[in-house]
Parts: sequence; C-alpha cells; structure tokens
Amino acid sequence: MSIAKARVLLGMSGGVDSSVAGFLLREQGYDIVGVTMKVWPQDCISRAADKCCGPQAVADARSVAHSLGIPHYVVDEADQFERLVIDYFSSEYQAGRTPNPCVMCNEKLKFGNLWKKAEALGCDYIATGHYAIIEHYRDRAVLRKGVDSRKDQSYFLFSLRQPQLRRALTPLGGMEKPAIREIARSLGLKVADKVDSQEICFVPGNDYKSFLRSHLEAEEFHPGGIYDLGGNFLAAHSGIEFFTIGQRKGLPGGFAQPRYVVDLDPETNRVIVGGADDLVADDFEIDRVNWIRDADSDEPIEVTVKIRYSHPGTPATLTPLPGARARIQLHQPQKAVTPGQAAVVYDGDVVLGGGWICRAAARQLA
RNA sequence: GACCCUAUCGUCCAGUGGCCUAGGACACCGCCCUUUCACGGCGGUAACACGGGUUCGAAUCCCGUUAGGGUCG
Repeated sequence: MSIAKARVLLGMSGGVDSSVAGFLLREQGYDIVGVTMKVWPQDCISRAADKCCGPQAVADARSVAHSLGIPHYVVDEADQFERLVIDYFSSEYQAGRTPNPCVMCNEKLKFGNLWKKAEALGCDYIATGHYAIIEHYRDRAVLRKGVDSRKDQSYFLFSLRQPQLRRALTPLGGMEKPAIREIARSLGLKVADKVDSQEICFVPGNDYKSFLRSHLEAEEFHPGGIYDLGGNFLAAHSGIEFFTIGQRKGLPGGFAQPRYVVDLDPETNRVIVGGADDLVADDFEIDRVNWIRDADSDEPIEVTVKIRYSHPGTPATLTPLPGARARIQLHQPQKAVTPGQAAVVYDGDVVLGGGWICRAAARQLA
C-alpha cells in the first residue's frame, strides 16, 4: 500500500491536538516531518509568548517532535502572516466588516504557503490537528464535520480548494477531544494538559481593539456617530473598527432594553443600534463562494448554514448567483448576520462550500 | 433681579416618614462559554448634591446653600 510510505508535513502548533495527530500518523505508517510556523515578528514576540505561534509553542512543538522521533523544522512566515492575515484583519475592520483571520490563515498559510516548504521537503501531504474529516476519493476530496460535535472545526476549512483538500490530512476528525488528551497522557507528552487555544492567536489579552490601536495609525480609524434606527444621534464613537454586528458591549447605557449594533455604514461611519428584534435577518448574499462539492446546477438547493463558527446551523435555501456569489434565504430568521463572517453551507455533516457574508442594502431609517 | 420647578448608582428611573443596611434596567467589571468577532449564562462594584432642622425614626417633611430648567423681564 503505497500511501503507507507517503511523506507528510505535519503542521505543529505546540498544542495537544497537532501533537497527537503526529502520533496517529506515525502509527499509520507515514513518514512525518514536523514543521512549526513562526508567524510573529521577533520584536513583538514577547507579547504573544503564550500564544499558539510564540516561542513557547515552538519549544513545545520541538519537544513533542523529539518524543515522537520525528524531525522538526521552524519556518519563518512572519512577513506572509503580516500581509495575508493581519493586514486582512485590519482592513476588514476598517471597512466596517468583521474578519475571520483563522479561515484566512488556513487557506493562505497552513494549506497555502506551507506547500512550498512541503514540496521542498518532498512531502505529499500536509497534516494538521483540525477536528474535521477529509475523505480522499479518486477524483475529489470530501470535507466533513469532525465526529466531536463540540470541537468540529470544518467551518474554518471551508475556503480550501480541491487541490488543497486532496493533499490534506486531518487524523483527528474521527476522534473526540477527551480521547486525544488521553493518548497524549499515555505518551507522556508534556503538552497533554495544555489548555485549548482560543481567541485570536496574534491578539494578546483577547483585546483586538488594543491590537488595532497599536497596529494602525490614529488617522486610519473611522470615527463617527452612534445612531438609533430613528436616525437620532446617541453618542460619538472613535472608529467603526471597534464594532461588530450583534455587539452589545460598549454602547451607551440608559435604555430599558439592551441595545445591539444592527448595522455599520462604511459610507458615513455610522454605527446603528437597535433592540434584539432589530437584529434578525432572513436573507443575505455571500461572495467569493468556494464550492468543495461541485454545484450541479444553478438551481436552488436546501442546505444547513452556519453564519459564524459557534452557530449551530440553520436550514436555508441557497441560490447560486453569477460571479461566485449566492443568495441565502434562511427558513428561520437569525440574529446578527454579520458582513465579513463566513457562511458555511452543509448537507448533513458534509461541507458543500461557503462564502463571505455581504452587507445588505443600507437599512431604511424610520 | 423676583418667583416657580427639579436634584437618588456611570446612564435612565423606582421610591411620597418605618417593609431602604435604597430596588430595577442599561452600561461597567469578573468568571464561564469559545481555535475568529460577537451573542449568551452566572456573579460583582456602584447613588439618596451639601448643611441645618422636625420626628422615637427621613431618600421621603421644613429651612438655607449650590447646580440645572422655566415663568415674569
């Protein structure tokens, strides 16, 4: 069986998942090369010391690679990360949208630029510790949800193209998190009880606003006013980049009911707030659509769509539109459909594809 | 300048002599949730403008000071 001797580049974050992924691949007979991306500039490294791609992560990955008996390399992708992930992150906020940097990092770096390294190392595959299933068939790859529904990360992989998926391995897809930790403990890996990563890996303290303030010049922000749906001015704000649809915190108080951001207008830099009832939408468009499973036709199809990672999914009708766009009509209105976030469409546990949520026409002010 | 009204947590209000060691909502803070951003759940900090009275007892009544708003100019 030729695949048993295939050589695979394992992306190692220094966490428990990618570490156990390495063990599983080794058991399956793969020839593994461990690689950790250093994505943070040297001069800022201390600020991200506890994050997934900081120096501790590199040290942990190296330790695990040694335990597993596999070679380990560090590749410096800081420049590319800055350009492909951080610049995207900042510019989306500046445009009044809410970015998802993890999707972009997967598409552009982990399953993107890393290919150059994989080829240089003679690897046929790139493997990661994602909780998602990638099935390889003769003519295509199928992306499915991970078996552990609480950890499923297929959402973050929706933008991968077939050529990327066909050379991608995710050995944890069929497993549950507790079993992963158990394996790590039984192997005596030092990362067995390391906390799960969460929040944006390059943002210290879970404070993206401070990150933007330090990353952008003061004049690059878009200050404006906060208005209600009646067009009444409520307060000034220091930049639309500090808001996202559905946000409640940071708005003026003194109302009988909580206020939520219901719209961000990049033309006027207005932040529009309303009540919970004003937050629902049942119809929106997505662009830059990526089909993992080919759309057979331009006919509408019934799907389940997730409008953000931690969304349970909801039934909808998807109608393909020209120019890699699509219209999504939700059967049940959902709260906080947010431009810039990914809408990923499923058929059961199979990822059909997805796209990026577009802003609806400007809300009609009463 | 005379007269009238108002003055409670960051904000908006509740409270009309003992049930107020002052209640709620929104905001804020913390924890939980979470490989994006949000939402959400749980918990917490926080005020009777100031000074005198009356009363057994005052946020609640009276007087003055100060600060807002208004009527007459």
